[in-house]
Amino acid sequence: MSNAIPDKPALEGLEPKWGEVWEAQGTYRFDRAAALAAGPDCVFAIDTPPPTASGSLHIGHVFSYTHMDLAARFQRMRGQHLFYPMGWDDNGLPTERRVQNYYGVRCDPSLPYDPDFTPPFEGGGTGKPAEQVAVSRRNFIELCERLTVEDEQQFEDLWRALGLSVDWTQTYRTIGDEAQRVAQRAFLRNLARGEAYRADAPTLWDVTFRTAVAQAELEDKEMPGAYHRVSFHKPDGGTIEIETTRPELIAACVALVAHPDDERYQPYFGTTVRTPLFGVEVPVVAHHLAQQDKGSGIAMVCTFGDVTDVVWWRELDLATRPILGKDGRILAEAPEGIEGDGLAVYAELAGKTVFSAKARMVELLRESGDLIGDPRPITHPVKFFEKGDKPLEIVTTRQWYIANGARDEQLRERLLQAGRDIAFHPDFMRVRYENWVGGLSGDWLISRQRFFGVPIPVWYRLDEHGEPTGEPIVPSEDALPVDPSSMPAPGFDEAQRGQPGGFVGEVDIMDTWATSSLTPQIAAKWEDDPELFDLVFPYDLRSQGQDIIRTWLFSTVLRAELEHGTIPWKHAGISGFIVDPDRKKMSKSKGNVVTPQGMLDEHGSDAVRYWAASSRLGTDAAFDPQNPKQMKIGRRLAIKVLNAAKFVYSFPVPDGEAVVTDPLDVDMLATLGDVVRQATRAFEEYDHARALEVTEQFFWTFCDDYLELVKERAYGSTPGDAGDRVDGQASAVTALRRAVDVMLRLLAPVIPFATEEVWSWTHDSSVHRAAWPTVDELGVDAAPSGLLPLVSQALIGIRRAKTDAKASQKTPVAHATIAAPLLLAEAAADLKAVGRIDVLDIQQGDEVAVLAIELAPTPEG
RNA sequence: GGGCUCUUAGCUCAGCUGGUAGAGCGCCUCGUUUACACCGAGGAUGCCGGGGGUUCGAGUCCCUCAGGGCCCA
Repeated sequence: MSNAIPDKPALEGLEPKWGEVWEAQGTYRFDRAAALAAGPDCVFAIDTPPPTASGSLHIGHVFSYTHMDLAARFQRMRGQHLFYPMGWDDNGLPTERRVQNYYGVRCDPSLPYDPDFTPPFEGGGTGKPAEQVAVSRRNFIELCERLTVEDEQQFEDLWRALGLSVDWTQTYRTIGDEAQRVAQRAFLRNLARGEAYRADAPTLWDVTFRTAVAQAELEDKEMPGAYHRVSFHKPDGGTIEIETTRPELIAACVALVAHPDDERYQPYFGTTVRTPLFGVEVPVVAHHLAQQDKGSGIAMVCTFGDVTDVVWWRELDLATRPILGKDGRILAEAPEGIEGDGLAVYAELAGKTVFSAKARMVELLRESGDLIGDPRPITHPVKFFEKGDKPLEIVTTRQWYIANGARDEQLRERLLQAGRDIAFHPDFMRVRYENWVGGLSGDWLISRQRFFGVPIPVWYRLDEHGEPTGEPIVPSEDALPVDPSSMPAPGFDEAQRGQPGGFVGEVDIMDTWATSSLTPQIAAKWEDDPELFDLVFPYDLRSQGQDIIRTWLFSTVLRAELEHGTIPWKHAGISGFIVDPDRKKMSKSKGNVVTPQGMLDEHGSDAVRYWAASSRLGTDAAFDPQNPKQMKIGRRLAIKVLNAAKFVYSFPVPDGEAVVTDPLDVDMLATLGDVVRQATRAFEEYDHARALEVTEQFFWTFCDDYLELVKERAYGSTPGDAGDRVDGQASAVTALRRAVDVMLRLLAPVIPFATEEVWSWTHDSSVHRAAWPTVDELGVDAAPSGLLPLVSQALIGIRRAKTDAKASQKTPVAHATIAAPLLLAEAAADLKAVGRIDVLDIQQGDEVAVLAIELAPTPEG
């Protein structure tokens, strides 16, 4: 049954009220049977960003997820079957770090499982490593599971409050068994096709988290440093002076390099010099990446100080002389080449951190006279793990990689073609994808030396000496998911773990992106439910923020291309980000963070959604928490919708067939027809902001002018001055109700709560499953005649005359003369009624102008 | 250093394929009109970042410079 129209409609309470109804009625549920019957073309599938469960949702999430929901709601109303799941990215380092701090624990895989373990804190941890209790891997993972489940519930609550129309029966977790199965299956297939491989290579390494990290996770930070001018010794006794910011790595030096065109150093190419203090003989070589104008123009190459060192080392085939360990300290053993007195110097450094090794080296170089002058302070970009707080080091380790086109021209071209096959909204965002693909410098490193993640599903055979040998052992796909560190390799017994002739399990896990790059496959239950998969894949829309084009968007395209040879989705909607009033990216450190929940509580969900909807895709939105203008406007719109609709529904409903006959009513509907056309096209083009703008603009004209003009007639209180006034009341009310019905649906994607409330006053079903409005249903087969704007202008003229006279708008007018196109006469009666004009003369004229107006004498009072 | 993007009213932003500058907020004035005071009516406000070019005509197209932002080096 329809809801009663309240006396005082209000926005308060609509979110929980309708949230419960939608849930109870399954309004947003994916109707699989109907979708199957209708076929894939009638399915609209959305690949949703799984937010990091351990992070916090911020205003930018609300912004982008609302954009996604606008498209979803539009498509649903157009009759598409929505496959709109939601996932949580709960695996990975961010969760581990949060768990460490929250519970005050740290993982030590060598410890046994303690079934009765109670963490020292519940949300009160200090985050200081010294106060953390070491726990077994299994205990640690249990805590991760516990906390993410709690976090995810809060996320879901927020999304429901925001009114996202996702199907909550279709949720997934990137640490869940289904996701693990998909991730491991995809990996095994990559491995079988040779796209996944294991290699020893210089690897970017975070010494805090003790894990390898990938190119996509890098972040440059400007850091203070200092150039140290240091002498290298030529065989003839002379010196070559280099400048370096990392003198502590001199022991790792394997060459000096200068630009091939640099005349200063050309004579030395092919010769050797000896390193200071250590006396190691290293070649002087030429390479175009050496910068002539930087420092002294000649640099030392170490294994490895930065990524350029890696390039030189590889391309110039230099020696390997590593001195840094995975803990970020100088290795105990001196590398090959350091002998005699050099060993004593090295012993002074061994075990030191990079920081203290540098200090000691400077002292030693100063004593030996190899340091020229004082170090010269500079700031320079240093590579960091985006979640780390110490500079990355480069160490050589054995890691797993997935091919990404960096070393394969053909694959790269296929990925670029995939980018061209996807419709980016806005289009220019494709460039960021292309830049990223073009700039890849190595294959995708997916192994992480961490705990809470999807295990890499392989084991290694041990030879009779207990050394790993041969190809990795892989499980069969139907055994997935597997955990090689707790399950025996196929064909082996657990007792053979670590024994000669037995096996060992891979202990590394996959980077979280190696799983979340498969969200389309996970949500569609790839291989586990082929019918569903074929129905929804490839998806229609990927919606996300611009900041994760290089990670999530790229990696998803890559996995789909490798596994399916197709694009994962047809459209990519890219949201901008939120900037504060100073046009700076919003950040927590500014202290002006507004929690999304607080925002929803304060302004209401419709208002917040309006704010998001009024920004186009790809455009950054300014947000000032002190002055949230757009939200106030959105709130006003939602309230106005409630009130205007209530008003319209208060007019007596005419008996008999509803026919719109009055020219003004016809013109209003014809104008609305244009609005429907424009809004529909805008939504089709993922331009929700434009759809909202044209709809909203019409709505205010409807309220301020049309509704004012016809309300007397709609009450049935205008006697009328012509024969056609007999149906005037019926015409007005019919047109009013028809217009409201259409406008509610146009606005439903943006303000789902207010529109649903109003819709319920006259309908039994949800507006969100109603058909998107069409021009045909307006029943007006005409282009706008221009009557409505004409009357609006005339009305403004009358109002202005009254304002100028400082009179109330209610003041009667004895006589008014208006120049206007004669079309205006068609609405003369309405104009007279709203202006309280006794006698109205309309004279032919091109422009609307009030020629004369005579207010009736105001009664004393 | 390379790429992308933005620069229009005090503020936030529209201006689609070139044809006389728009909205909302804010501001000023007025109005207790039975939909709405979380209201209504009216009004003022622009070298459309600078310079050059194409064109009968340029916020709109081209070049260039400056500044902001983002991404990549």
